[in-house]
Amino acid sequence: MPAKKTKNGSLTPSAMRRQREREHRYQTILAAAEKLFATEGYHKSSMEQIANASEVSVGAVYFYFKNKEDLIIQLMDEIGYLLRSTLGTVFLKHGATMESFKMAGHVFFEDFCVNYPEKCAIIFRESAGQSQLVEKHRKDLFDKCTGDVLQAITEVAKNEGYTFKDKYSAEIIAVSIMGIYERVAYQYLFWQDQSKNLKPIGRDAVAFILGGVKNLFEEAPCT
Amino acid sequence: MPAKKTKNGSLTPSAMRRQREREHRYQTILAAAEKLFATEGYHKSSMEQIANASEVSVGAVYFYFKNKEDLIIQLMDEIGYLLRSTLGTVFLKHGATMESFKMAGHVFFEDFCVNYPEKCAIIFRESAGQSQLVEKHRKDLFDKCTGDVLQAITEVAKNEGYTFKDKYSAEIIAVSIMGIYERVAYQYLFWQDQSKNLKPIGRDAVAFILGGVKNLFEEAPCT
Amino acid sequence: MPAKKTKNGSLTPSAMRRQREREHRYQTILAAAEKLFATEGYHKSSMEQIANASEVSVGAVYFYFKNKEDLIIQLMDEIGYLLRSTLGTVFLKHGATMESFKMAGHVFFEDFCVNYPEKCAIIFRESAGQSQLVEKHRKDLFDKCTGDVLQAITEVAKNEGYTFKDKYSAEIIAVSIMGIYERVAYQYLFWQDQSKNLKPIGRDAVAFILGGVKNLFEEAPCT
Amino acid sequence: MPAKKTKNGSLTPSAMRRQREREHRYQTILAAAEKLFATEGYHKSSMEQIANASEVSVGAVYFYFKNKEDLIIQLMDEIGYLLRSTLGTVFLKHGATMESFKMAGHVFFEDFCVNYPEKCAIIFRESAGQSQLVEKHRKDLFDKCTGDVLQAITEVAKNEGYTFKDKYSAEIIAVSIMGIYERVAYQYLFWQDQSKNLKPIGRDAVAFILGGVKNLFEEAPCT
DNA sequence: CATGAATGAGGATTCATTCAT
DNA sequence: TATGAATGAATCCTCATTCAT
Repeated sequence: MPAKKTKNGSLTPSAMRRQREREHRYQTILAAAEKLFATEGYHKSSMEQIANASEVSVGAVYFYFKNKEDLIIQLMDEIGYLLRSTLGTVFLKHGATMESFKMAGHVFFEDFCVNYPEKCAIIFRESAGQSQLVEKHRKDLFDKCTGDVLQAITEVAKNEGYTFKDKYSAEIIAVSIMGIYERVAYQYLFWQDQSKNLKPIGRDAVAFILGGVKNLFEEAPCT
Repeated sequence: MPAKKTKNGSLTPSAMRRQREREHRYQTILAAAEKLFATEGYHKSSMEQIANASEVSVGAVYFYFKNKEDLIIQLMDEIGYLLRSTLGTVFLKHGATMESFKMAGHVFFEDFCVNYPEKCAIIFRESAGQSQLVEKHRKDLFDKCTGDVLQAITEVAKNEGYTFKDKYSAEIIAVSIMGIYERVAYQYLFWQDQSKNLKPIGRDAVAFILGGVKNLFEEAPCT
Repeated sequence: MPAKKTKNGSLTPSAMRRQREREHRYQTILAAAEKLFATEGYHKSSMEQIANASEVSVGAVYFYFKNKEDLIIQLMDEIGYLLRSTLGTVFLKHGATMESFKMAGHVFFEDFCVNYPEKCAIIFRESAGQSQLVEKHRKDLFDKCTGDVLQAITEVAKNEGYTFKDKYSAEIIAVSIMGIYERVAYQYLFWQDQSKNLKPIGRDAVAFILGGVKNLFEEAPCT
Repeated sequence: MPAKKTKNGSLTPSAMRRQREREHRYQTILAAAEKLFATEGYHKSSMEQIANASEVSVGAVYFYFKNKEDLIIQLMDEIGYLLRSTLGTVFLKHGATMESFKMAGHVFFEDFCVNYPEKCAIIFRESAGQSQLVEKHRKDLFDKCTGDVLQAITEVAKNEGYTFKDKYSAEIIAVSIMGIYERVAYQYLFWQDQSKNLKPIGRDAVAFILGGVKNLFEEAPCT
């Protein structure tokens, strides 16, 4: 959809407005879908409900998104991006240190989970067990996050002079951390509502993680 | 279903055979459903497919199970039972020690995951994000497992003279362990097929767990 | 099913007992069906429910009745017979007089409706709009009742020296009376529960009927 | 369903056309359902048959009607409205007199029954003994008709200086008239096909009614 | 005769997707 | 671009009926 342009290549003012409106609608629909998927469930939410909730027609939803699957995929991609930026920022600020791992954990539990429980529901619950394509994007999301952690932990190890127990260790650390993030969020966000106590809970989870990490370094004192 | 009985109260031979056949059919259907759900996905598997795979009529499936939901719930309950027995046996043999935690991890990764990848798919993937009732049973399953770990770790702490960092610690340990189990299984069973390498992978995961656990004990040397 | 007989042609004692039991079961099932049809509705009542309510197996129901349709047909036939005997008895006692018409009305509203509301539900509600065969039996039932009334009114006319307005009159009287019976019962038995007040209600209905009848006699004083 | 409007608040021409088409489809489906229900029976008519008969898809039927039950309910409501207008018009023209009662009867038997035998089948046969909701609408329909008659007879009584035998009389008159209407229609429309002779039949039925009514007036000469 | 498990056709309903306007 | 009516395949579930034991 090439936007109309003026002779010198810049966009017409009205084209710009339309561009903006378009982007706005896209986000509105996505937000409505996120809320519905998280509260009602992916399968229980019909395209019509999503359209109604976004205050557009069913056709409009199909204009912006290829199909229902595309909706959840876009959602996952955006959430994945947000999650990675959020955590990445921590490392940008504090460098590749064990301290950053602590901070990242706190940010995840105390900020991300608390502010975006619905986004957590999408990536940890609603996107599971759907079509192959969705599962592929889910894998991508987790792989990227795992990759980030992997990269960070590798750097930390290098910086702080550690080596890993074996070739799997770094990856297992990354996967385990993701597992803890996921299940603690699931447990205390969806099953109990302990969003109030996520601070001490997160603190303990982080402590668990740090212990686990250290134990996979070669010279780890605990065995 | 009161089975016909002989005068002395025992079952008629023919009644016993029917009882057996009945149980057999029940299990056959359940097995077919497990396989289909795990490979095709819960929603993609129709009741007709399940009936065909079990070589019975649709009506027969409904004779043994209230509805499709009931099928996955029974499946979850049986799998939950199997998982808990499997892990429980370890503790029965080795007592409430840190060693048992190691063993349990190995049994889970090297035995349970390898022998029952489809059961893992049911509890970790297909049962997520379904109806409220299914979610309730899923919570029950995880709660029970978490409870088992919680009880074990509490005992270990008592036996070995540890105290926990704070009131959440023991529960966080349990939840984190479940998270690691789940995600490591998911990663290396469904996303990569590393069932061959589950031994070293499991070993590292267990090491991570042990480090995490120790770190939530009061006098933990790692902080 | 010819029952076993002794040499002299009479029934074996055990054959007699079985005969009795058979009849008893038949009636038990019929009674259960009547109750279920009347309270739950013909379509909502499954053969299994009927079997359970009669405390026999589904197969047994099919032994005594050809199919579900047969159940309601037998029911209608029995109810039809009971209704006609009940009303016929009145005419046997009091002869073919206008007085008998009064009495019959009172018996219908005050006795039949009150004692057998479920039988009324079968013939006036549940049997309507079913299969052609059921409808045929329904027509038979009403035709017979109408025929009884027709015969009675014809006799009354002869006895009391009346002639009818035209060739339809006698039949219209009969049909109208059935219509009043039916709708008054329906209204005050199923829609309101005025079984307590069926006496004054029936009295008025009977008065209406008497007025109607007289008005279709040639020399009727009212026009 | 808010239709698009022009600035001055009136409907866009194309919106009006769509509105018309919509209404047309609705009526087409309803008409097809009426015919099918009346000829094949409510239960024997599947939604697919109704869709085919209306030359729309199954989905379209569900777009216009909530479910099958809704179809018969809408039908009953429309028929009820038609019946009441038809009879009401008589009273508007001729006032609350006994003459109007005569006329109404003739209109019902000679016009309504003859022109709309299928509508009669719906309200007198197919709607009986269905779900509770349908029964509720059926009661409503009859209650309204009874109410109309009740109101009319009360006015007639007042106008012509009659009083009723007792407190039930007026209502019993109304109910009885409905009963006669119903059963005479049922008998001569569905069971015999005497639509040709409905004139003399109706005449006698009306005579019966008039006699009945008079007999429930206090000073009625017949007792 | 009685049982009750098994059958499977039948039917209501849903909903993602399309497309004429 | 936006609309929303229309499509129809897909699927769950029911239940009258049968029949081997």
